[in-house]
Amino acid sequence: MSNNKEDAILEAAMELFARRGYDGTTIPMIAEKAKVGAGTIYRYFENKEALINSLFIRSVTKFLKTLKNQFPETGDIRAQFNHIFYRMFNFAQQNPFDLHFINAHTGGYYLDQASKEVFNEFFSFLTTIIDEGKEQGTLRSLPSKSLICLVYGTFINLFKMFESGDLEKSQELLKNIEEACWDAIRII
Amino acid sequence: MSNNKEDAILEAAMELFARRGYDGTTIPMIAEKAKVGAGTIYRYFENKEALINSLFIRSVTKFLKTLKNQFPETGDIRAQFNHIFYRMFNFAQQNPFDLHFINAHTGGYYLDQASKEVFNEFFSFLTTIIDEGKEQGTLRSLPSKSLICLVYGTFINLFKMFESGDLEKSQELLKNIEEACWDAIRII
Amino acid sequence: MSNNKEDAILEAAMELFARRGYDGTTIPMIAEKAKVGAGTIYRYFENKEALINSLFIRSVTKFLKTLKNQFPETGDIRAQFNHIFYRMFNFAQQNPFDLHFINAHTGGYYLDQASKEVFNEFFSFLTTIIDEGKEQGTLRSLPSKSLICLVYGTFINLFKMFESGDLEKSQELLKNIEEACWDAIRII
Amino acid sequence: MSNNKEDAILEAAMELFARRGYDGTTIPMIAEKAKVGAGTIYRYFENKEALINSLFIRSVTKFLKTLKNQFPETGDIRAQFNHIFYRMFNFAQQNPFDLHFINAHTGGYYLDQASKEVFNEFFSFLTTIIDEGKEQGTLRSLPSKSLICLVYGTFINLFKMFESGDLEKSQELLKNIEEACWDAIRII
DNA sequence: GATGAATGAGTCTTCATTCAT
DNA sequence: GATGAATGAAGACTCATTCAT
Repeated sequence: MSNNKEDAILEAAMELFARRGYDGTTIPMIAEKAKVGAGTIYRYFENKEALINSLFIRSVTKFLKTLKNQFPETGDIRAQFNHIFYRMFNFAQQNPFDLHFINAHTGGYYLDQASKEVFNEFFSFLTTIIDEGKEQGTLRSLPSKSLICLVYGTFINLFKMFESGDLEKSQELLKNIEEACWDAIRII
Repeated sequence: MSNNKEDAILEAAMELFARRGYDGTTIPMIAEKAKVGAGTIYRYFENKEALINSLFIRSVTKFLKTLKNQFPETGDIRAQFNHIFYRMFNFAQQNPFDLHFINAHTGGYYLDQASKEVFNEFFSFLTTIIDEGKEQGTLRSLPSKSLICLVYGTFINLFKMFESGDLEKSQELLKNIEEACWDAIRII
Repeated sequence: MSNNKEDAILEAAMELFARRGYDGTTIPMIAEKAKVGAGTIYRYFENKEALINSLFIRSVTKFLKTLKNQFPETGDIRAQFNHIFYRMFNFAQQNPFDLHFINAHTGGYYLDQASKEVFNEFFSFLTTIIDEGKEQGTLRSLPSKSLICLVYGTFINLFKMFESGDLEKSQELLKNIEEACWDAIRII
Repeated sequence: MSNNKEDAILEAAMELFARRGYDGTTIPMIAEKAKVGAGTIYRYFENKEALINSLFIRSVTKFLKTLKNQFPETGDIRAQFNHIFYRMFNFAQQNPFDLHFINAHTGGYYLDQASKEVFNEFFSFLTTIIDEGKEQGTLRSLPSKSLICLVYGTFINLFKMFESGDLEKSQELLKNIEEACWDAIRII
């Protein structure tokens, strides 16, 4: 179905961009890692910028899909928060490069409109949930974006620490952090 | 007094590195922004790497100094948290590039030992406070680093939103977020 | 067959290095003369130093090969000297840049171990012949290296004059110089 | 009498040019070695090229003066040759950098007309002596320049070997080489 | 006169991109 | 489609030269 070479390129590029950043990653590096000729990359992507944008959209989309999968539409905001929280960490665990990648490149000067829109879509999904929780009177009456920061900001920071080895991940810890985040956003 | 050209270089480099990253920022870019010949940069800094390390240390040191200034040594953890929280935002407001810069480059492969040590010093300062709060039985019994994430991660994310204009800063909002963060780390 | 671009680069570099020295020759100069992009040079040679070493080894090897070709192994030192002498001038005539090049760069700080070894090999060849001649009692009992100077030093100086046009080469002159050199090294 | 700074510059430049060549020697290098500001060099010499030409002329002139000093005008060509030969080696011994310098830069693309003329003057001095010797019937009837090569070429090559340590200088050796050179140019 | 800070042209080298095979 | 040789623009950095002090 999907193209072999293209996938090899995307996979190689993902890891390299995540690790070395946009300007620190060269086309020859990607070509070598993907075991393709440098010229081949240009068959699949117009240029380096198109490649990273393609990856960014792919990753954010995958992330969003993971969060949406089996999302409890019941209206129970506590259960929804729990779902989102664990899905985020599961995604991070199973797709460390994607998460790294999203995190490192969000806001990058090379991202095009499409990438920004996809990221906004991801953000909207979170906002919608939060908004509902506020209407229900469960969550604090603060701008939804600020409540997202309390969760997403914490998550990103925590993930970095897990990755760098500064902090050890455990089921117990996740459970406690989940509660702490919940306490940060709910009305106490 | 302080050197004119050197300051111009540092200021220009700070902004560019913050915005475009290490590899995305070129010496000619810095020179142009600083209104200085490209060669002049090398009179003040051995090379590009020395320049960014110099900036990193300067910024983290300034940040740490701000947090420590008038820090309430009373042992009242609630007051200490409050102090740190507002100092962080004041610093961010008054030195937006420094904060951006610290955040974007922490962990960068081009940072030398001295830079890493200064950052650790900054981190230790936070850890010490947290540790004390845990001993007092006020803060949750979680790894200090994870508690830092709850505050620092939130802060960074929030600051980004203020900067990008996605969220409007207000005294009221800060007060509420401060409480939310406090609820996230204290034992309820 | 042999590579077109690589040969063009080698040829251009040879002439420029011979004329302007290592530091006085720039990569763009070589590229322009070779009618090649500057970057192309780096496909064939790791860097400028590798390029000049490659040339040095090539030239010395070619020179040595010329001297050894049809060398009279008869033990007749007079014939051997005659052979060497004319071979040197023939080589110089047919490969003026190589000779210039060898002469200008022998002892250069940029020469690597391999280059030095090849030059020593060349020198050893001459020394061996001289040593034999001394054992036979034909040549003066002086250090072989000093006898080499009498011939090689003269040769280099003479060649320079031929090249600069200060002196006109003729078969008659060569014959006489050959005799003069022979008189300089043989026991009279 | 002569200027202090200027002398320091000349001395420093001499050694550096001799050792590292024209393009391998930088103005800052010279300034540092001479313990002067880089700008000061431009008070005494119009530019780098003027500096090396000034040095070249100085060295060749000194060399020529040494050869002419106490030159036996008797017409005894043997004595004259002996004089020249030993003066050359004495000069080399006492002014190793000058000799190195002359040798390394003769023919350099940066030499101006004046330098070339001074070198020619030096050469003419030798030619005149040789010419006389030929007229007397003592020296071989070969172009004077070729006879000079037999002596000067040998000398330069020998001096290089002495300097590099490949060959040990001794009074005995000099005496023998002098005779060998004489045998090379005289009619036997 | 002397200095050295400042400069920008020029160095080596890399790399995104093209294109003939 | 796939390749990788070729290119030249651009990057980090150096250095001859100038000029304000």
